[in-house]
Amino acid sequence: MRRRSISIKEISALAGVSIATVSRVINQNGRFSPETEERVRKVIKEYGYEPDLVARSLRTNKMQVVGIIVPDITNEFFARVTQELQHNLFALGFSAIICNTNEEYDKEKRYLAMLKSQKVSGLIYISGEFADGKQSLQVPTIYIDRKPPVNSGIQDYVLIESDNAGGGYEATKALLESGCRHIALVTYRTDISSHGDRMLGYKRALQEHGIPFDPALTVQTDKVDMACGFKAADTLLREHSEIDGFFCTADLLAFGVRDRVYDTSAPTGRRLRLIGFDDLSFSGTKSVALSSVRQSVREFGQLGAETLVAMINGQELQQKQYLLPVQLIQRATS
Amino acid sequence: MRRRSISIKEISALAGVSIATVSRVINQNGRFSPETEERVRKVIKEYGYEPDLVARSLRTNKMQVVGIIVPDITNEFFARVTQELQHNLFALGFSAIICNTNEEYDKEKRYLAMLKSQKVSGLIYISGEFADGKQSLQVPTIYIDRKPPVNSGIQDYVLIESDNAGGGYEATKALLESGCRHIALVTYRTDISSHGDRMLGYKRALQEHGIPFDPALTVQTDKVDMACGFKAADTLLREHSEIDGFFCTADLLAFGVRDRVYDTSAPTGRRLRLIGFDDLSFSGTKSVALSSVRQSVREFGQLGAETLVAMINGQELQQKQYLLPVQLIQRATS
DNA sequence: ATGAAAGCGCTAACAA
DNA sequence: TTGTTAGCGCTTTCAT
Repeated sequence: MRRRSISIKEISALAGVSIATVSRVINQNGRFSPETEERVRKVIKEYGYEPDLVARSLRTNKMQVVGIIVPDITNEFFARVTQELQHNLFALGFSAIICNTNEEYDKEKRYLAMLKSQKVSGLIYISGEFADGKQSLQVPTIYIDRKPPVNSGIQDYVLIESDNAGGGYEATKALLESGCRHIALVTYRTDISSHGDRMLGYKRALQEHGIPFDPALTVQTDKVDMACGFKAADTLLREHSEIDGFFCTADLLAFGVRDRVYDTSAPTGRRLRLIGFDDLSFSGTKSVALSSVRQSVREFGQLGAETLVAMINGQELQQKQYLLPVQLIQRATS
Repeated sequence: MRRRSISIKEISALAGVSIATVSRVINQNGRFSPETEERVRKVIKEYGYEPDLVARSLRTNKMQVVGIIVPDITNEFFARVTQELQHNLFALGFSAIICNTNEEYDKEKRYLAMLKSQKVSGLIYISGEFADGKQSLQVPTIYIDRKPPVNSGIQDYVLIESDNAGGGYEATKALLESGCRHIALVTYRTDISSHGDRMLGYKRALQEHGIPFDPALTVQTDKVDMACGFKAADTLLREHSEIDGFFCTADLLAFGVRDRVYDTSAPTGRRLRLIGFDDLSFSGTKSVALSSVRQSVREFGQLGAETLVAMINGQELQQKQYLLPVQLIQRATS
């Protein structure tokens, strides 16, 4: 039989004190003499005692666990954000249950129910699509990458996002300055704020350069993957021979576009410029060399973890919304 | 104040039965009359009662949670395996705590301690590097993708892996049959069984075609990323002009190699063939078109989840080791 | 078929 | 400064 691990009760007996005292030493609250503390610590160390987080949680009604809702962990951008978050949360004493919703409402609901009965202390939505306010757990929650949907009725939320509009603006401006006059936009659903804001930046850059926004040059995809980017580019190039550049609101879309452009540009010699968003690791390779807008993934992770834990600990937040700077990385495609 | 969610006690009062009876109905054990069951179920549904998993776990000494140890979640292959595992575990009533070790021993140890005090019911190692037998929790454990290290002393383990040797063999054979005679091997550490076995397949194919294995044509990288692949190819091409093909034990390495080859082949016109392993989504794009060995990610996830849960439930395993078939996908690079 | 009650390991009043 | 004690919500004997 597996030996049960040692409990606070046994420790207290071994140290010749009450369990309350041991608890106080462990949690550093209440009063106790230095001698008592030392004695208790010694026994704890000697027997390798580790507090039972589950039992503690039953009392406090909270686990040292947070839930992370992410739409697609196989998207490198989300994987990196998740990784950073988890790393920082762990350092702060929390573990993370990562929930991959695959953008399905039903799955998100079921995950939320699970997280609730799991008694998580907090919740992080990375680019959540639904974030239904009524369904959501009554725990500290932060949003990363995109604003909660307006119809959710969520107010006064904590949000960490990139300067998406700024990124879209910089990318488009760079294309314009390198001579493009007919820039197509390939974007994921623009009701998703991160993508919508990037489009706003695109429009603003056009306007500043005296170029009217042509809705016919915009394609909205219903997924963020290469196949959708490819299809969008195919449609656009087929119908609009004047296109001389692309701004894509995600690198994954840009890869698809690049794939399609690669086909045409060789035979016709047409030069098409292209800029994406996210700066995935593939974008940096010589054979892809995709220009892209880089986001501060590190900051997302650090700020996100620290903010959430502060909220869990009941601290006042000095700031509820963050707009992190982005950086345009120019490569061969622009 | 946040309203505490309803407990089994309140349900029992509402249904006019004892809490024991409610517990029996919920867990479908013990005896109870159909009428009682119906009454209890009705109240449960009406009040939206959800059992408190934490409290249950305090009694049973096990959470409905499993830990997944993964070296690098930003590697698409691992992300996909993790995603599939989580999906299937969830369907079986378990949630997963995903622990990204970044191949660091210390981090793995700390994660294991955390998982232990979290009272996880099981553990999945995806390509674990250390998996220290003494450190490990005394819970059902399975290994995916690679065998536990020999020095860990772990015996009689449950393992789900691809037919790595077969894959290496098929890839190399394809290169040979398309005319290559001097095939370089770029591999991650060969003491990692998945990579070591792929090398074995490579050697066997060479041997069958009467080509002696030349150690000088092999480079072992210390990470699985594009930069390492690039560097390896650079060294090899610089020193061995006879090379006419590459087999890489990971697509990420192959992308790096491709990047380097792309440089040379254009000016010199040298035709270099290339095959990777994993079939990442980028490999399928037109502009990369990397030939690769595809693994059954789906099977990993399904088999892994089912097997682990069976072990947790104390069932006898009909099979402890699985060798899943792989499939060579030929594209432009071969 | 059902209920009463013990207790999982811990925290937090309340006493002393 | 330290101890006693009452639960947190649940499962599980042991009675009835």
